Amino acid sequence: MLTIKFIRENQDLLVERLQVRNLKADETKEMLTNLIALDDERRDNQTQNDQILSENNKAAKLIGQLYKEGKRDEAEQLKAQVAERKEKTNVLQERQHVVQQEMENLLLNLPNIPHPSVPAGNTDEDNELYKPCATPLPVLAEGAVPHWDLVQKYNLIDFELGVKITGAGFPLFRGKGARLERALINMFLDEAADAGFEEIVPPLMVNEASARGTGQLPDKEGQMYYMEKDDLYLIPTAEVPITNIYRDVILDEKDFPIKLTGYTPCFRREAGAHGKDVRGLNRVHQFDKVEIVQIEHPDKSYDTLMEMLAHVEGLLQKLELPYRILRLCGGDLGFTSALTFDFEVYSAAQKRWLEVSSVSNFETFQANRLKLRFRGENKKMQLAHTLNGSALALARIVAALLENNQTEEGIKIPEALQKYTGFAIIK
RNA sequence: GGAAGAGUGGCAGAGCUGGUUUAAUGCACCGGUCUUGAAAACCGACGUACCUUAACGGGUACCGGGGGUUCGAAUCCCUCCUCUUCCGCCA
Repeated sequence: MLTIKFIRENQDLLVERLQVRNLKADETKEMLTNLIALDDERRDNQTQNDQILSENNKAAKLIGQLYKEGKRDEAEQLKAQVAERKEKTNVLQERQHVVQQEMENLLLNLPNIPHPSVPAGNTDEDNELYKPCATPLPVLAEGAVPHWDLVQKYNLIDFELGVKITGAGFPLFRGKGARLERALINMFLDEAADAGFEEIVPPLMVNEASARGTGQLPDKEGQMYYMEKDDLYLIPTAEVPITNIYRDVILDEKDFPIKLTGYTPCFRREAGAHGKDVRGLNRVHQFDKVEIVQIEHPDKSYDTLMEMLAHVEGLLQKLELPYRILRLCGGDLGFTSALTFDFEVYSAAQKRWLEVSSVSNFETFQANRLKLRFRGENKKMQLAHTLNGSALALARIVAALLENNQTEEGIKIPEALQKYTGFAIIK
């Protein structure tokens, strides 16, 4: 959420930059005009209301004094005046609630400003190829098959059992498949720890305030599993509980950078389409992910974003997977993000790129909702910047590993992963 | 799930028979005096948000959240949340 102060001071910039997200200039302008008119009214209401309250506060004290002095009549007179003014404040306050609610609704519908480097565009096809794949794309031998066949052949994942136990999109890992999953989690966590991230095991359910803090509510409500009886949401990513550690927190400048990591299962309702794009592990309701989160000083957040990019890149290199990096265009950029890089690995058997990581800088957008601030130089309160990235999302990594490394003898495990799996090949 | 008690500023802790409390006091933090330096001592400043002002400053709200009673609420009432202790259930 952008602050009203920022919006007031940067109207032209907003109108211009939001066009990158395909928002029409005149519509944005109209919305901002409405918003500012509401804010004007809010200020006016506040000024009037405060003044009346001030008068009443003074009167209340005086009444107390008059009673002590036995001047009942004077006191009664004052009381009548107070009652009259109180009606006025009641009206003002009621109106103020309405105004603030309307402002809130408008503000919640205003997405983050894209970073200047974000290209215009509508869909994922307009994303900029930031870093092409450095290695030639693997070509598999005749008879190579997609991972949904491989997991059956080697008894690694049982999708049918998942359906039996829960429903579609809840894969059941077993044997070496389960071991591979756990190996990847351990490797990613160790790598994050080596890079200075503190490991967190967070709750997997969050309350409404947390879901709101990172921006899942209200815009992505339908994506989350919700437990009505307890008013809790299953996390769609570790970003939510981990970033919310710092909700309503005032940091000191020297606390930066805050680097956190955590492995959690992620739950997504994904009301999306069905078909071959979503077969197997390509899109599931529950998957494992190691997330990295950073909270940074605004001056340093883009350097930090690049560091995070390098960290994810290192993981993919260790796994010897062919990858490329995309800079998301305005149309594909998440509502809360200022700049996002997606990592995709090439699935040789499916002959397509699979998204395995998304690394974003939210600047102050989340921090404003979270009330995550710090005292900078001259002791002034400022909003911090928040960033996060997947490092990495497991399901699709497993899919690519299985497909790309299939040979006649079996599936070869990349060397860096072997100390975690305890085996070098799946036969 | 049941019963009892409690939630006050960074921490500790008073106020809780409603009105000099504009929340005492101590500690911590910050600035200063003293000192070669430090400690001690002393002095001062010490929350967040919003409104207002060119600025100095002034005002309003906030004592777990929300609502109510009253001229006036940290203090009384209702409700929700959290914590502690005891009981029940349980990996």
